[in-house]
Amino acid sequence: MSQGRSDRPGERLAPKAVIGRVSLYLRRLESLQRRGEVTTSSSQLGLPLGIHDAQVRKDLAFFGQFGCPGIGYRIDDLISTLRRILGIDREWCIALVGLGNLGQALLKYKGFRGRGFRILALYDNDPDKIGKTFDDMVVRPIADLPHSAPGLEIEMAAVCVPADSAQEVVELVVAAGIPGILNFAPQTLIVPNQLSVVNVDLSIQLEHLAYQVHNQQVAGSITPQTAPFRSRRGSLES
Amino acid sequence: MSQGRSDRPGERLAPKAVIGRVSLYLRRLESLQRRGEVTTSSSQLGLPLGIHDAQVRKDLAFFGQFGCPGIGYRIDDLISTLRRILGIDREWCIALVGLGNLGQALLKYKGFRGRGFRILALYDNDPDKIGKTFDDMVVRPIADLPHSAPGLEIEMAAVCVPADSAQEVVELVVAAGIPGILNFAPQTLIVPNQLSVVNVDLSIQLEHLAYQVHNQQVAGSITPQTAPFRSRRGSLES
DNA sequence: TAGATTGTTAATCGATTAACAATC
DNA sequence: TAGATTGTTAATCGATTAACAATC
Repeated sequence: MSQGRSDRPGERLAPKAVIGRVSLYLRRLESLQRRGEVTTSSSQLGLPLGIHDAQVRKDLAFFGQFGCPGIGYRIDDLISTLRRILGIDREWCIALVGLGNLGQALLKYKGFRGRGFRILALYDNDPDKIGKTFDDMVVRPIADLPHSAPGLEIEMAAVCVPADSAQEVVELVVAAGIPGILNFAPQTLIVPNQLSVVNVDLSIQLEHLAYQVHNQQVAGSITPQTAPFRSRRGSLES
Repeated sequence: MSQGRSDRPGERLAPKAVIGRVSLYLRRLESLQRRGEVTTSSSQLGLPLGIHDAQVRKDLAFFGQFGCPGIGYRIDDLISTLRRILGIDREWCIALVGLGNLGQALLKYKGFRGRGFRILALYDNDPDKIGKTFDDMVVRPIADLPHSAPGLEIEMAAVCVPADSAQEVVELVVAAGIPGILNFAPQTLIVPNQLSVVNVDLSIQLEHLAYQVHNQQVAGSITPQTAPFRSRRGSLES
């Protein structure tokens, strides 16, 4: 199994929207696999996600041909192919920078580990936290990033510091040679182009929801038009 | 100041991408305001965000005319206009459903309150948590949502339960008459069309970052081509 | 006035959906 | 074979960028 840079060398990065959907396909495939299914089709894959079957095929076509006309897709094969495409067919070591409420929550959050993302180092600038142990890891000063991260083979930094120190953290992440940032700070980061950034901006998401509720319409969700909404009464009610 | 449903009655909802950028413009305007600026231009607004000036003007044009040719935009006026458009010119009451690690972190997170989002009720199904007090609020059973949420004028539910119970929570949120969900569960929700959903999916974001780093290219960030990257040494280093 | 900057139209670009021959 | 479903091309749709007359 190739561990090379890309599945299609020389070709350009897939659009953001395609990658987001590929993650959803993967999740759905895993759910079908748990149910014991062996093959699936583009419509079986997409419909419960609110995605047209043609869209599913187009998205997969970006990376190659994985299906069989008349049959569909072998679930096992497609799962391992998509994992390899996304780059999650291995472990990723993460440094957590900023141990405020959000940082501490991410540390406790179990969901990451199950998908191969492991937090291996902690950084903060609060003198009350430096040297203390969280989850069996000693908190280091943020300025120590360039010194300690390379030895731990850290490849991603989850930045959970306040907005006004986020840009300063970027400089240290760069100096540490870390190629990816998951930015939780509500701040647009300026980064050199060897660095990848994904922003997780809770305020923006909340404001988006406020806009939708304020204007009382649907967007970004599956509605009964696409997939029938059935009230399953009694399932949680006492 | 009108509190009506929409700024442009009868017209359709703005595209998701436009609303996301409007939130960014608002944040930038607030930063310019703190610096004491009085007016700004589409390029001053957009460039540090990596957004073309024409894009800024096009986005604003979706809602009306707010600028002055040759002059630009009055910062104070544009801030209050954008707040009204987004629907964040008032307080929003939120119910937090699910008090696991993520739920407890959101509860402690101070960032929301400053922007008018207040958590006013807590729900969980863990018998060890029901009846206990977090942050001066008593934890109620999730099935109690339809009974207690209406009296508290809850308009948003932040859903932080495990994926396999998320859909069940939706039914209770609907029964409670709550019009908006901020979904943190890694699960595509099926909702009736009077309900708005915004998904915050950390796994998908992490997988996206893995893909980018794995394929070592830039996307979704400002690079030195658009805005020069200057190393500001010494600012955090000891 | 000259320079700056808007709002808007037209041109470009990219993404989604429809359609269908090929194939199992 | 007949039915199902792919991969792909063409058609549609929407979003971004460029250009520029209008205006302060």
